[in-house]
Amino acid sequence: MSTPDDIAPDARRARPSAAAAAPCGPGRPRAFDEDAALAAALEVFWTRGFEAASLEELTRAMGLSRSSFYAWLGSKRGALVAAIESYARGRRAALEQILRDAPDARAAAIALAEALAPRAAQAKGCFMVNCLTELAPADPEVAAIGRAHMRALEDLAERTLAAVEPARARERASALVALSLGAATLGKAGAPARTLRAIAQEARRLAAPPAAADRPGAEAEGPPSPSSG
Amino acid sequence: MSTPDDIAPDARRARPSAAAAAPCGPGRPRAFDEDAALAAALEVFWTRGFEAASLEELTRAMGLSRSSFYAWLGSKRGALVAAIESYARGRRAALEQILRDAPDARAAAIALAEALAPRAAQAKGCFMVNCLTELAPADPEVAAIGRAHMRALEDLAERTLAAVEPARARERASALVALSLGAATLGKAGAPARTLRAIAQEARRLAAPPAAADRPGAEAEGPPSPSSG
DNA sequence: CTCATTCAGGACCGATCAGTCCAGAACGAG
DNA sequence: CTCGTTCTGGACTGATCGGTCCTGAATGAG
Repeated sequence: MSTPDDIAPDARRARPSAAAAAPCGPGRPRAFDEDAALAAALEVFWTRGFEAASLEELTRAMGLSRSSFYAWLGSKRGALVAAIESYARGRRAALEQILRDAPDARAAAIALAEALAPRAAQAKGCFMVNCLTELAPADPEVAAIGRAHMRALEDLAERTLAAVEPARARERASALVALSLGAATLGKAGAPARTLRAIAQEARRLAAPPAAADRPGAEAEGPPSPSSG
Repeated sequence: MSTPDDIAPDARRARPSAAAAAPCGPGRPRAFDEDAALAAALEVFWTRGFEAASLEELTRAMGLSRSSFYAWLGSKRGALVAAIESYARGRRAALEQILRDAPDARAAAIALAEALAPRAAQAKGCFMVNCLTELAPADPEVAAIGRAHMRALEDLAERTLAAVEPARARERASALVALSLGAATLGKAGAPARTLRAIAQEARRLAAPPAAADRPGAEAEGPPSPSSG
């Protein structure tokens, strides 16, 4: 929003995966699968980082020539933004699917915690974390996309967690997201499995606090303050 | 360890801050303050990242010529490693000081949580998170340093937390560290203050669980109108 | 058919980068 | 004093990078 027009050299088809991209009049049609190419770009950016990913690597992985690459995405950074958005969409869809599949609210909360916390602890880390760490301070648009994604995750988590235990649902949701981001960083550093397991356990506990018998006095009593709006 | 000799062209004074570095016989002595130069390098790496930090920037900030830089540190990567180690040392020393200054165990736990969680939420992020995200997958030595640092933090936190509430002390310590790393990433993305406050609150709760009498239920965190307070 | 579009592949450009090297000056130990 | 060391500053190298441009072939719409 703050810098709407300093880029976008060719905005006519800036939304690659919105539809099958049929602006077309005559002419040879697109010969490559845009979603697959984007997924390949995502993979390269994910494993190598933005700066370290060269055009050579990108175009080779995506299976298209430099010409097609620039005609489609405009710049390396344009490719990254498209990859980020594709990633964020897919990730949120997967989480929502997990929640839909859960038999009840408590199972949903636990499934969410398990989908967030340990999944991020792979060697590649969390793609969004990588992008934010590398680029957010210098690229407001990337920062804004990341912020919106995190916000959406928090909202999703808040709704899910509140259905089980309303107390401090927003705070617990924020903490759950932060926990998963931290686990991603630790996983990237090669932290021992024990640490990652411990984090996953606390995440589960945060998402669905054990019944009052197990945890005396934490949230069962006291004035029920529905402060969260 | 895996690549012991492909760098380190001049290992004689590879430990800059170990002592005042007096290997010397005759000759002109070091004219710059090594710790100050290292701190300047740290600042550059922190704000710009490793790849984006150029030799020009580094040597200018450190106040020494290219020749001195290479004679001292061997390479850009050598400077980063030295900066990381300096950072890790300083950070742990600061945390231990905070713990020493706390009047009792509970205050220590709370101080630890507050020193970890929100401190990391600056625009620069946490230096260790930045380094791990950018370099750990491709640089085993950096990954190892980061792993050792995280391990030390977890140990410190475990001891501190166990003194207040022994239950699941290790797990809570790991989660506290992960929470602070996640907060750093969120802070770098420009997450709203409310989110960061929520994370800090949950970190405090994790570090020193509210006693049933001490903290009845969900305590209201933020005053609704901060301007009046 | 023609025409508009996309394809591949590669040459090319200007910039930037880490790292090397040199020349000459400053400085302290012996 | 001399000698060994470190200092500055800049020139230089070899490579890589993102991005542009061109040629020539492929392909579908009208």
